[in-house]
Amino acid sequence: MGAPKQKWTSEEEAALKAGVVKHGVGKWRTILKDPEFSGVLYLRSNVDLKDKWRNLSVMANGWSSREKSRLSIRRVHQAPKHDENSLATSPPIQSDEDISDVKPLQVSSSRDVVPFSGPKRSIVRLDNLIMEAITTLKETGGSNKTTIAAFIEVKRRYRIAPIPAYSDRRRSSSLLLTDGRQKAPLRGDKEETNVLTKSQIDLELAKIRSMSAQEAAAVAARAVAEAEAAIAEAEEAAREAEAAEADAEAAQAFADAAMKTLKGRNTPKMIHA
DNA sequence: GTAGGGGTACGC
DNA sequence: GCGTACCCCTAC
Repeated sequence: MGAPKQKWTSEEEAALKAGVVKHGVGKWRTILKDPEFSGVLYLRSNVDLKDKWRNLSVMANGWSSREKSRLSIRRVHQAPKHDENSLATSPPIQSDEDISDVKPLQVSSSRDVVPFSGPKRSIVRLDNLIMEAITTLKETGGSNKTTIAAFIEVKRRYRIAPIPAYSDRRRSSSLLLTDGRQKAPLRGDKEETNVLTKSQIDLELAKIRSMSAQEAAAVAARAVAEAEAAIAEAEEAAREAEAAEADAEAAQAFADAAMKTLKGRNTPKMIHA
């Protein structure tokens, strides 16, 4: 074709996922109209967003190549990666497209990947939160796994910073430019990558209240996963544990608050431990 | 406006 | 040559 095949950058990818998380899948035009995402995705059209999301979803479900001609040839080919950046959270999810068994979710696997057994400090509590979040997901009819995976990935990229409607365009792009694995040195400058403040948590919770039950559950599951990952990072980086630990605690605080809000709102029927 | 299908260029 | 990623076209 005439177009030189403009490859999707990790920044655009993150913006897309963040947009889906924010507005929901299928609302490509809304995502494109968002002042924050439009700064990154201004080159893309709604069709591009849809197409890219399709590719991501296909890969997340385990189908590596397109089954255009294939009928029912199931292969256990694990989707490797797309471009330079490959998140460490390899999606082990290989179930169907919708809700059927939300057990092998990403949150449980991310902990397994960690070489260490994990700190015994708060894992137990987080595990409980995970179970509740998953249960809520199942009770509410389930949410798109791709959305949840995106949520986890987005939050890992954005670190702990929430996704409000920035008035300044591309403010968070500087954070995204770094590799997904190697995060920016968060010990030197705590001015940008600060931990969650009280107001920030409140802002996130306010958004959760406006969400539906399944969306809120996805948020909670994501928050738990992030808290778990952050704690694991804190354990891994011992010398820089101070900053990472603060990050972990902030994530944990958010996860806890999210679950509390979710439970306080409208819980259809959750098996409260 | 969105979803699905198809074609093609690129990388291995 | 195969698999993947991106773009274009068409139908709903």
